[in-house]
Amino acid sequence: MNKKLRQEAIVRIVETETISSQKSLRKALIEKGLSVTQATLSRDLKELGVIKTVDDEGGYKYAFRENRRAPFFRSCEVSGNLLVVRTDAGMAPAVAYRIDEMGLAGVLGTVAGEDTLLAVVADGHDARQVRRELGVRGGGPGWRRNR
Amino acid sequence: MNKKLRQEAIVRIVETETISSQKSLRKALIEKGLSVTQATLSRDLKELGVIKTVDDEGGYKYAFRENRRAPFFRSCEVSGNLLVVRTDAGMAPAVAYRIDEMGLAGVLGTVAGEDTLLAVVADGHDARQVRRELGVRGGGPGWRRNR
DNA sequence: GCGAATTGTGTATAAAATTGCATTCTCCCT
DNA sequence: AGGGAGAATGCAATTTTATACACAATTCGC
Repeated sequence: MNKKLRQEAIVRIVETETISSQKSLRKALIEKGLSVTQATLSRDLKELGVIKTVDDEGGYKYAFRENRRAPFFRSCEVSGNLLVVRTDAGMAPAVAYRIDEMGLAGVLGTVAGEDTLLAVVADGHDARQVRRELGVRGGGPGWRRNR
Repeated sequence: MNKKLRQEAIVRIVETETISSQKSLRKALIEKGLSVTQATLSRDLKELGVIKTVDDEGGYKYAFRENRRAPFFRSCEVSGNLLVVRTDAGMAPAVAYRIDEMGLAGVLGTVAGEDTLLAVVADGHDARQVRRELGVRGGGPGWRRNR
């Protein structure tokens, strides 16, 4: 699906252009050949953490909410009974610590390298379920903490 | 004219309550005896730099655009030529990494423990100045970036 | 104090954003 | 392959936010 592609395009547009409505963002995307409805944009922007801010000239403009994404987290994939979590360089231990701290059922332990960590899921538990409990939404800059 | 009064009330409400629409903000104000229309709120919020953000639980919430606390960061104090930075458990190395990455003039290096890190400031530099450059504002639950 | 300019506000309405629902698409699992 | 769960999306309706316009209030020069 083009969600990933589309959201990447949104990121680029929001970072480089001054966009102040979902309608005009939609237009920009369509020019790039990405057809999408405004409703989907509303959802995308929420998911990406793009907010409408007020700029210096007193106009509205979309921008990324700063520091919103759990820092350092990049992606999380499942392989067998393992979760493979990628992070920003050097951040794997910190993220591993956080995961340990969450005390998720079924996580036997974590091993962190430099920018990757493995979380080992116990037999009888579902790694994908654990992944969901981590709040990971399809690789994207998602990672919401479970309250 | 009570614009000032009203905006102060708005600040207080936005800081302390979870408000996600101008309508409900209006209600809160009316309860405080401040009668105002939604249109005026739209203008006030723009003027105050209050924006609608997405919170951890995936809902919308008003917030000030400048106050973004860097996650994991707790406090930062100066002692002599040292900055003593406290972080959430396990996060000190990650925060240290970030500080290194910023390449602040005068920071010789950092040493991180578990939830505390030290940043060593070179002779001839002012640790308090460095602290300011980190964007820390008065010890409080601060650490905002200035822009 | 007096008029002019500026600022503040309400009303009505336009514009923009969000959401419920139905449908389609994607993976996994068996 | 077939089935099913969850994700993604469009459409339509609703809710929320912004603004054009008109008028009242305030400020500022004299």
